[in-house]
Amino acid sequence: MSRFGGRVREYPAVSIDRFDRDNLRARAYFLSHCHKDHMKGLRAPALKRRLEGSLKVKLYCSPVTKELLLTSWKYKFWEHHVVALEVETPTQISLVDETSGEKEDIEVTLLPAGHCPGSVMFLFEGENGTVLYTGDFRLAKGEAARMELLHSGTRVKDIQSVYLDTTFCDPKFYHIPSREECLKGILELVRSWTSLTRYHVVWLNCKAAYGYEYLFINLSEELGIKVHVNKLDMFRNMPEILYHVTTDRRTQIHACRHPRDDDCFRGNRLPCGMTCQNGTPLHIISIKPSTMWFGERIKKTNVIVRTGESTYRACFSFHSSYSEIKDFLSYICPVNVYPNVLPVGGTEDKVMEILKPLCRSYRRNLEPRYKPLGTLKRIHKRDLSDTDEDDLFDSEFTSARPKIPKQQREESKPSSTGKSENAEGNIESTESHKATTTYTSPNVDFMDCEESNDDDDEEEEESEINIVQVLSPAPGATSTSSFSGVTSDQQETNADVPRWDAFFKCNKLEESSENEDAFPSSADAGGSQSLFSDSDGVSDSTHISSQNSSQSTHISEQGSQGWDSQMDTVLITSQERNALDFSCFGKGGSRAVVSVLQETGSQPDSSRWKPVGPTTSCADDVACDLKSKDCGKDGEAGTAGVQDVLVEVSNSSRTPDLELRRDSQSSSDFEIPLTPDAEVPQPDKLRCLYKKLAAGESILREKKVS
DNA sequence: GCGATCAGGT
DNA sequence: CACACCTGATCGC
Repeated sequence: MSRFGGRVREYPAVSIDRFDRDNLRARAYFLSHCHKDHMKGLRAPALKRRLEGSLKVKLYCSPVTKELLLTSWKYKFWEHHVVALEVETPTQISLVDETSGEKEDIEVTLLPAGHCPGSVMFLFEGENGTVLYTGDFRLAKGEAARMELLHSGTRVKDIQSVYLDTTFCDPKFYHIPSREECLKGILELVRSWTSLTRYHVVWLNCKAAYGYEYLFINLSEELGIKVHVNKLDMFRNMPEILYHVTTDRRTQIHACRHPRDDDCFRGNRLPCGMTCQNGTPLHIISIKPSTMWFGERIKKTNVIVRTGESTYRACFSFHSSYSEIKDFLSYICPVNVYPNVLPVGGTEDKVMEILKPLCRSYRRNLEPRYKPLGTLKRIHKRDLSDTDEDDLFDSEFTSARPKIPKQQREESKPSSTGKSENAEGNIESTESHKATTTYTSPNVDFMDCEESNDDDDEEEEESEINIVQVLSPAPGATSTSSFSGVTSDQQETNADVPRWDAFFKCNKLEESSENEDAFPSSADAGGSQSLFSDSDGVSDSTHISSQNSSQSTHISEQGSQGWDSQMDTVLITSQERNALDFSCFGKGGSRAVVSVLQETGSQPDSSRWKPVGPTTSCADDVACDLKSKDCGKDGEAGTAGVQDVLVEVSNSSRTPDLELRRDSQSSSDFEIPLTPDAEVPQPDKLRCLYKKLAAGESILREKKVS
């Protein structure tokens, strides 16, 4: 829950997402999205009174947020004071003090936040510097790099302060399966159930809040089944959503609610009262969207978990994971950061310990900069993906300000495909904690870096490892051999004194994870054979996993018979889907929605579930290069379309496999001069340093490194 | 009577 | 585990 007070120190004349107390005197108001915890005081009599006596006070928000807000009669009195600003359109606003006449100009830009329909971040630019207020957000890794308006020319804007959604800013939320993965898992579950007979229906047990719409849209589009909801008048001007929801109860997908809907469900009744159709009783399963997360060492992600004979939980998150937050912030690299939310059980200090190292104010203070490697030069040019790498290595590593990816510039970014990047975690492995634990044995011992902020990196490695291990029991385990080899290397790295080239693999993984865009997946991959081999191994392993999952997923009407054995079921697998869905959110504006629809419409296949491929996004990433392989193996290659390619590119960073491959490749591509006066760090320390270097971060002397 | 706050539940 | 929300009890104006 947001505990942001409403004001940013740079521009105290505006209030954002808080409308009580001191905020009553603001010269302008901003609402990032329509969730109650960001609307405190918005309908209070005090504010209402102020509006009545003012012609100038306005509330700025996205067009979709305006629509949602004004649909509620409780907020109708705002009607003539709400100004909808188009997303990604810088707008000048004059902040006038009505009593003194004092005036201050500020430019604000709304950026898609991916949290719920209409959700945006606010970028303020004015005399006191550039400030980014994120509101609540869920952005995949690399997403920030694709936001043109966060850049000036080819570089990230100089941002003074970021007011950040830190809901999951705790290492225990290290990884949350990507939107695409989650969507696919749910899609397949719903598909498998609803296809049994027309009397098999699904109840999506969604909380009363905006944010599930993209799920409804995708299910409806993929399955041709509209979703039953209690109300849809708020979407009356959003045809893209409106088309996929209905108030007609005779549908197989329900997201309707009732004060005691759990009781309804237990009585084999939908919240809307439906219990049978044409005299035939309905067969109902419930799917409860819930946030599922995975620690650094646990990459297995079953996005669907069966919790009972006819109840499931599906992974779903409105907020960015720990690794996504770090990726976002490290890309922005502001001078200061202020958390808007205290993670449960966390403290401000704890959060700041995590975030500060990603800010300039902190980096500058840490003087010692370790430059053991000198300039790295990449021989190969990668066009597709971001050029971050180039930037990182060509420039001094000390400069932590990556440029905007070429991709963005070059590609007209037709539609959101680019956005689909989904790049979120792909690596997941599924696992049940048990499984993970059980199999983790050999490799894992990353004590060294874990402590550091970078742990994420390792994590990725681990994830792969985990996958392998987990999978190994499965039939296809052998296929992973090549893969496992890679793993072992990495581990060795950990254990022994790291060598740059060996390490770099790791880095890449990590980096990729953190900056998806940073690495051009496809271009690289294409070049080296090593990549392919690895990828193959990966894809194999993935494939296996997918098969397993699909099997487990399979639903039978008499599921009761062995559902317990399937408790850890999951569907997931890799998929290439894209990020169509994402776009939905992404652009808070209605336009965005439209674009989404268009995309989907044009590329229906995208949503299809593909059992093959490396784990999700990873697979995608690889896909560019490996695409042929994956496709070939799966035989579903055909489904991979332009989108996939795009996705892959964007995601490239994620796939461990790719990365690994790349790494191997890349290592040969770099020249590594020695630095004379550098101190000789301990192996573990060195490893951390490498990571940072690879991630384009400046080298700091931190305690964590120890 | 209303709103704010807290507890509890989903 | 969380989230965002609802309900109900309590308190204060």
